[in-house]
Amino acid sequence: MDPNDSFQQRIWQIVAAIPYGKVATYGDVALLAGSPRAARQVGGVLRRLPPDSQLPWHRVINRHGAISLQGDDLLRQRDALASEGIEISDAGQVKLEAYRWRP
DNA sequence: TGAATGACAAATT
DNA sequence: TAATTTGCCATTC
Repeated sequence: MDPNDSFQQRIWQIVAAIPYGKVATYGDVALLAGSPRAARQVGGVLRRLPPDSQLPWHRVINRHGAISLQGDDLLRQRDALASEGIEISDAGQVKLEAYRWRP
């Protein structure tokens, strides 16, 4: 594999480009990465992120505007989004139309 | 080298 | 309309 152009590196680059107060869907990140059908891999990469990574992984959610994580991580992501001014409904979903990032 | 996995998404039932 | 099933594709065992 090419360390400089690996899928993982591309995902990192794209996620890092998501501006403050905005969110992107896994599908969007995958599309920008050049693999429209690799939304799952985006989650797979983020799942493997080192804890000391400064990547704004919390700005990545699924197409329903909901967080796919569970348990403790879910709460942390929800809190992180709230800290950026992103409102989350009682159902745990954000208004994609309002907060979705459009490059 | 091959089979299994999964932070999704779209198509069916 | 909502719930379930099938496809995807890079990474991991």
